[in-house]
Amino acid sequence: MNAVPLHERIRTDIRERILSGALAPGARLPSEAELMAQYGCARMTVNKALSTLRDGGLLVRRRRAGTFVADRGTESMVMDIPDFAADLALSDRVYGYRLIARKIREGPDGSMLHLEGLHLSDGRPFAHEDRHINVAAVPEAGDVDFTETPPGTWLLRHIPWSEAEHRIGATGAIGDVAAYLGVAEGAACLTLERQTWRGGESITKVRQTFLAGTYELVGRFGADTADRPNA
Amino acid sequence: MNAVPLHERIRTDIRERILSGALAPGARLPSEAELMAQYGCARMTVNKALSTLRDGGLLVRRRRAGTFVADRGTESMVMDIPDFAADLALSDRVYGYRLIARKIREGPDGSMLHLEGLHLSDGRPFAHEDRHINVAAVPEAGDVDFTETPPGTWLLRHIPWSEAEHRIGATGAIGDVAAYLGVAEGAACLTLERQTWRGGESITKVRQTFLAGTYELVGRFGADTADRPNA
DNA sequence: CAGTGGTCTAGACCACGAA
DNA sequence: TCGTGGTCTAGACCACTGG
Repeated sequence: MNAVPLHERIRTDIRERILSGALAPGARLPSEAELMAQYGCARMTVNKALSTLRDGGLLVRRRRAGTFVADRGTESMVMDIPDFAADLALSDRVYGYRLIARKIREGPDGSMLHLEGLHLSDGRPFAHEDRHINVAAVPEAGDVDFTETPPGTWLLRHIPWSEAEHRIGATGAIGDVAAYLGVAEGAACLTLERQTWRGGESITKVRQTFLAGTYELVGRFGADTADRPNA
Repeated sequence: MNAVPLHERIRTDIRERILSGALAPGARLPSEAELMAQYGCARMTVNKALSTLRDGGLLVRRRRAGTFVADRGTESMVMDIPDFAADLALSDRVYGYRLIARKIREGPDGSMLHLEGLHLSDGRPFAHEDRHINVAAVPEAGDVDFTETPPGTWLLRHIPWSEAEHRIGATGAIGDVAAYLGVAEGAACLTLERQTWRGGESITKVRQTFLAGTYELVGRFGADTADRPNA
């Protein structure tokens, strides 16, 4: 009864010994040849288990030296990017979008479509968005009606990107943004800046300002994400 | 001259066709047998390339049906956890930590070590921290002098964990925290809550409150992290 | 030098699930 | 049913690098 593949069994064996502390950072693991003997399998099977753990960041492998438990100095986590419509639907609220301003602006990198809008939950604004879209990279954007379609959603569904960067911070609401969100100036807000590229060419850059308390970013790092068993 | 392994060449070939939009989400890829013929290699080599892309989330593979480009509906990013000392050192500032309060509190989950402290940059506080450590899970914590050693750093180096959860939000500074940080009540702050477990047992739970503008979380998702070529 | 991991092969059997 | 991916084998050669 081998419902679980052997390479996965080897992998979880070793991972558990690391996470439990039995194998401390820097400790050396048996070589592939030794593990072959231990588990009575071919080298490729052992290699798959160890390579997976290496890719997950738990192991470091060096030729001639061997396989070692990685230092866990800098940790990282996987964090989901907010998808407003889907997230609000989960809590029985209605998502909406309202365009505030739309203009074309000529910049050093060519013409940029500038969109300013509000994200609404049950009709009440909870986030302000300031977005620039590179018209040269996304010519179709000029034809889309963004008055009620959130540009983020449209871009996500239509425009592939190869790189993205996110910055998360906090700020006090300022001027127009405070007014649009219906709060006093200086009210605490969460900011999310997101920029995407495709092949070195910038596609879009957006700054979203959330009313404090209306949105939270959650990230998990667990035994199930340390490596990737399956989708 | 095969400096780049064949399986990696296949992988980047396909990845680029996806990220450039040539292969749209839902599109079907050739079967492994067909790719074997195309690249003139063994099946394991093709399989490694495709499996890697599947684990990276770019592909979905189903028996009998074939291999398809995954929908990119919900995006995710990899984000580093702040390591204050290292980060400040990069910008030529001096990191410091100051303990405010330390007490043992008996709770429903056993006794918890409660630590309250400030993180300092060049002697000025920029973050407040409120931490609980499960004494049952980390008995050594009782013997550590946390007056100048930040407990997060100590825990990270000494206590392995298997799961972690992070929540990022914004809030206005309240009462004591505002006073400690030297700002007015209601001043915008970034909050980071982090909880770690080992085998279902909670190890530590911390809430950090950053002065707005003093800290930013940055996450990247790029061609280099979409799959994992190497460490 | 020699042990280690990195890669690759040419097969094989099986589980799954769409046709 | 039968094409597909998932897994595994028992070899092989090579690149690297520590002892």
